[in-house]
Amino acid sequence: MCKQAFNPPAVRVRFAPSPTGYLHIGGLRTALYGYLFARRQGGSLVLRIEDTDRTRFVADAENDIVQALQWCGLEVDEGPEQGGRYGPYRQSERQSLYVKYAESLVASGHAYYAFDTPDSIAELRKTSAAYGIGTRLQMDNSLTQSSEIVRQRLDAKESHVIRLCVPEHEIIRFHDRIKGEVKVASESIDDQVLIKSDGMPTYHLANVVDDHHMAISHVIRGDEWIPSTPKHILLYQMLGWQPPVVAHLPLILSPTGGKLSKRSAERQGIPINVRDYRALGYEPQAVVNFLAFLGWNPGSEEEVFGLKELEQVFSLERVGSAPAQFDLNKLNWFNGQHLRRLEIPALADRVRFYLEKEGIQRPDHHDLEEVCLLVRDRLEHAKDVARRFRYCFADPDEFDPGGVKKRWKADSAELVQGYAARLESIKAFDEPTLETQLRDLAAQHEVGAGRIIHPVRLAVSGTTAGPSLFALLRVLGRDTCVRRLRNAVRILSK
RNA sequence: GCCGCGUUCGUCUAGGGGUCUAGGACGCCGGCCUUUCACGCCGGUAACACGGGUUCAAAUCCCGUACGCGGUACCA
Repeated sequence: MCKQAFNPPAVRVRFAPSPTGYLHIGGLRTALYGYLFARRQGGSLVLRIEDTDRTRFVADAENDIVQALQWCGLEVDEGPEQGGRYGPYRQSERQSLYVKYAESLVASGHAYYAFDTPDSIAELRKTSAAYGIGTRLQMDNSLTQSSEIVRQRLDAKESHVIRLCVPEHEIIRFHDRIKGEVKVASESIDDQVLIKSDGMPTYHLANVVDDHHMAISHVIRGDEWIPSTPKHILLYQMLGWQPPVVAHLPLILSPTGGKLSKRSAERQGIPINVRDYRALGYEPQAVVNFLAFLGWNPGSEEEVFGLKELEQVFSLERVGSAPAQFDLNKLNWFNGQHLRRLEIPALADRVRFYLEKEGIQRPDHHDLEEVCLLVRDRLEHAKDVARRFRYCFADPDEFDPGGVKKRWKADSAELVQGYAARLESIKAFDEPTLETQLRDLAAQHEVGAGRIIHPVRLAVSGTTAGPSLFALLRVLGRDTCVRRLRNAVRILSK
């Protein structure tokens, strides 16, 4: 009979950055976890721009955030760009909403007008206490002034703010999906400003009003918000709203343990903005994979996951509660892993970009995809191709001195010369032929094959390390090989 | 200072009272493969912060201490 299903409220997660700068790598992780959770639950991800601080507003920050999410493949369901039925999605465009609720809180006695000057507040803080339960009655506000006076001052447009009236003797508690039960005494909470004197809401009010109005079911954000969550809980109670589920992610620390600030990160060679990773040529999937594992794990021993795969296995239950240190080494490893997962044409695309950047002219007969196939297992970054394997596209302009010392022997010139001659005359320029010719030459001179292989590699690449020699020669092509061999003989035999 | 959160190899972590002489990954070191370098494979190095409880039994539960981090704005 009672077969009708109870429909749980839709999962709606928001990512709510403030456009005060480019998207930070830690911010991306917050977005990622929100995205993964939403996808896994069949819910949606909402992007909300929290631009209530006009003094710190950065014009192109919003665009940077959007670009960064896109680069990583994190699709936003609702936001300033795609719209949605809960818009607008910029807080600066929803201002009237906040003021309305702030005033209703004043009316219900949960908030009050305060006229204190910055100086008088500074004075208050000198004597230690905060503006709150213990001190509000000694300040200049609607609790200490008659309603008539307050009315007059308001009408006269006197500068003021609206403050939350924190109740006394209350233990505020909430359940955090990651941290568990958290409780705080109301005495330790300030009478937070809700509406600033410029009429804009503070984060606390705006966030609560918007999460409610946008039907947000889960608030997933950084650990640094835990201390303000009780303020939000209070607001939900006063407004008579159901608070969303909250989950606070542990912070990302710098490799030395401190906060991963711009300063500390850059000192340690860690890019701080998502756009930097992009510019440096990191694979978005690798960044995502690395970030996902900074504080979360699937519970199995697999570690290499693409975004789509992460969507299948992510859960908040497996997010740890301890902060994690950023490890560039591991990111690089993930990068190599994901680079190798790429289809060759996709890899070639990445590489092409760096070739251009390094000013390398690609000779026509060199098939870039062949080169990619050749060097792929030796890559950690796409740009390695343009650097370590530059010789795949341009004749080496120097020979590694250590390599020369070790591999270029008295008979090298003669052998390399001989091999060059053979390369000129063979009909098929394929690996088996290249190899038989070399071994045959070695036998003829009664030396080991290595006696020729090493000098040839050195001559052709300028270095002693690289892919399988015969495959390399094949990819380079006959003319290039012969030219380089002869050139090397000329230079190294002096 | 006050409030809060945290603490397993150098790093990311598994672990939810006995199966932990603590498992995996990165890094590092050795070996195999091999024409080199990688890849791959095999092996090694290395950790339960400390002190008290609770329990037959604690890395796992409780309480302290230490340390780290965060918050303490008309910033988010």
